[in-house]
Amino acid sequence: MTSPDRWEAKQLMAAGVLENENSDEEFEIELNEEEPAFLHGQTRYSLDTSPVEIFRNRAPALQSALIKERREVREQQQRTMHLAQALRGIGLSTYDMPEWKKDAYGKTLTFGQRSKLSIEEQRQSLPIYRLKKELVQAVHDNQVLVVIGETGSGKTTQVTQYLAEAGYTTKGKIGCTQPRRVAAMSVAKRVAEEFGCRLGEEVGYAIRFEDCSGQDTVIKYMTDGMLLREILIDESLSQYSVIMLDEAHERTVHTDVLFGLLKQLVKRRSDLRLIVTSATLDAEKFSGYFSDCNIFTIPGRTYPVEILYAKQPESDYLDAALMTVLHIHLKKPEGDILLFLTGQEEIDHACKTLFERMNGLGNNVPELIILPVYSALPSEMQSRIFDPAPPGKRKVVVATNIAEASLTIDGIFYVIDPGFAKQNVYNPKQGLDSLVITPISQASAKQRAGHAGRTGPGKCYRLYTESAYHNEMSHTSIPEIQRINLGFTTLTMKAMGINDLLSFDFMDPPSPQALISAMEQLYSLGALNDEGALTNLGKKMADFPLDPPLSKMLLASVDLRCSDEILTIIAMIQTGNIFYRPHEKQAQADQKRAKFFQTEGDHLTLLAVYEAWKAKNFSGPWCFDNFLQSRSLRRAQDVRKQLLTIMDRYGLDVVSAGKEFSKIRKAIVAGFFFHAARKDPQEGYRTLVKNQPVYIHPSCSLFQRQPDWLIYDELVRTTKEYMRECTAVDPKWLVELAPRFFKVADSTKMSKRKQQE
DNA sequence: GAGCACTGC
Repeated sequence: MTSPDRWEAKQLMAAGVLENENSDEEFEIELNEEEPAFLHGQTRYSLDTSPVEIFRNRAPALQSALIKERREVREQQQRTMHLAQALRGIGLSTYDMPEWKKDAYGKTLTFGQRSKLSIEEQRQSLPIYRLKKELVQAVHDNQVLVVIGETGSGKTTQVTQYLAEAGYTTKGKIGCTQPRRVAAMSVAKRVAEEFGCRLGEEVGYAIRFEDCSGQDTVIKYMTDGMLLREILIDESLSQYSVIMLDEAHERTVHTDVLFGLLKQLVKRRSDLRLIVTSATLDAEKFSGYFSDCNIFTIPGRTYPVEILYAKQPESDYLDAALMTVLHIHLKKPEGDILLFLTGQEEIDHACKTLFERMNGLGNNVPELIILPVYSALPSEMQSRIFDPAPPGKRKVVVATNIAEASLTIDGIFYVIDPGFAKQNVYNPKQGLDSLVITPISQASAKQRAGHAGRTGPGKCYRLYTESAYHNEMSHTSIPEIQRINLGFTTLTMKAMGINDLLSFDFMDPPSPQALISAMEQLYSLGALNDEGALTNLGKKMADFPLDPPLSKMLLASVDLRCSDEILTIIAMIQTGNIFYRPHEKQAQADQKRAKFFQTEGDHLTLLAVYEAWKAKNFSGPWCFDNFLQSRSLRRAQDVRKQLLTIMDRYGLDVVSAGKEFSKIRKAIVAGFFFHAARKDPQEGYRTLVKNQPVYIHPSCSLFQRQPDWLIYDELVRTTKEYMRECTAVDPKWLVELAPRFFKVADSTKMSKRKQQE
């Protein structure tokens, strides 16, 4: 017979709570130093040329100037904030918007005139139309063709249709990739209209969560990542007669991997045609990579843009940018303005200052419509970027580089480019993400300037010197494949049967160190065997669109019988930004967030949030009241659904752990054991793998509790090295669930840690 | 006691 007390204690034991509180001081763990056979002789951790270092070496003067400027911006911001708070009194109600924002988004702008030309007339007016015959001939004569299609040439919508007319669809589909979902969708919509069919019939698209194509589809637009998934299923892409890699100059990881795969594929399939579109700057390089293939140039429809440089370096680029806006607005002929800044904080501050300065000028000056644009804004607001200003008025769009890659924005005559941009760089040696402000590349600067020449001749104000442009800015941006964690890419490529990644023919190969650390991770997760080939587990993992630690966690949860909860946790982790924390109501937001906190940590906290949302029938207003981003939660719902479908397809059980939270925490350990950290007796934590000093992020639910052992999701460098998304664990689980990685320290020898003490 | 961009499967 079990007494109620003992039963409860047993439950708590099972949940790991008791064990954890009594965490054994003597418990020692060490790394299993045995390395897999396939890595013997490889240089481990010998290189350290992360992009951050490259950038630092390149422009030390620029870097220090930047830090100074950032500080000044921040100080200035704090000053204006105090003033604003004093003026505002008690504060805004929940539904209020600041004045300057209301000014931009509260009103309706009139829409620009739609074209009066018929669809056919519009098609014929495109620059590419005159070259139709030559283009079709070039594709006929060249198996691989690099196409330089300048802005406004019509390449994205027309090339596919010309090839369809020329009969390529009788042999298979014409596939065209885009780096962005929205682009794939909107281009397909336009082409269906021109083609005279309903979307999803002859012309369709496929993006994650949405397949709008069918049996009849012959022209298919899709995201580049989607085509990669298709290759995983059918490595010879037998359904396609033509593949067009559009916007290839953006160099997403997906496009870069497709480059290598398709370069091999065209050798095996002589009937397949490959078109790679490129910006003028990269054309030679692209052609060289594809065995010196021919280059076909489609002229754009652009007007000259006059470039004006700063005479001396600006000490405060933000203020210089605002002065330029006002100067243009008051002194220059009509035409809208586009200003590039690095982030939300900066943009909000700039818009507010502009609004205040315009107000200060009184009613005698013409009206200026100020539109902030960044990704955190709802998409309806973002799309306002395309609305032309009403006649006689001028608008200024203040945006991040979100606008750089966007399609045509009509009416822009002036571009202000201080230029810098934020980029995420990953350091594989430390497994660390950092967000660095870097100068943009010359290629980006050109693209930015290009916006000024779409409707008529324009001007681009570069707030850096001409010599800085030539000497301090790199030619092109560092391709994504050299900046990110390659876990997912490596797993996908292994699943495609590419065993030797180190000698794979990448256009710009990632560092061997980045590839090796990705493969080591896969090995320790059990996804690769001693020879470096994919195991059965690894094959299953590759079926999920998840980073390897997450797919491992999901598969482990099936055995641990807690997959229902883990599905939700993964979906929530993937979406990020669940908690909404506006600048002016931080305390209130923190209070609401703390209500969801679970003692075990953030993963279970996220689960609790989702469960609570579900209990409220996925209500939107409820999110608003609880300072949760309903957009992120809805996305988590989508991700969860997709993962569930895949689980279903493979007959994997979806089981709930009920109250046995330790099962859930064990599954987390099974995926993230190399992200284990132990409390440092002095301060903060140390990672088990590198003994690196790290700290719990203040937004974590464990920030107050500081358990002895924990697992984190990601390491982010801001002011310190912070662990985000933490969960307390029992150290014994590490050895139990990651035997390839950890072992209990040999008690006859003194551990390294003890020796240090 | 932080915050800081953008995609994609």
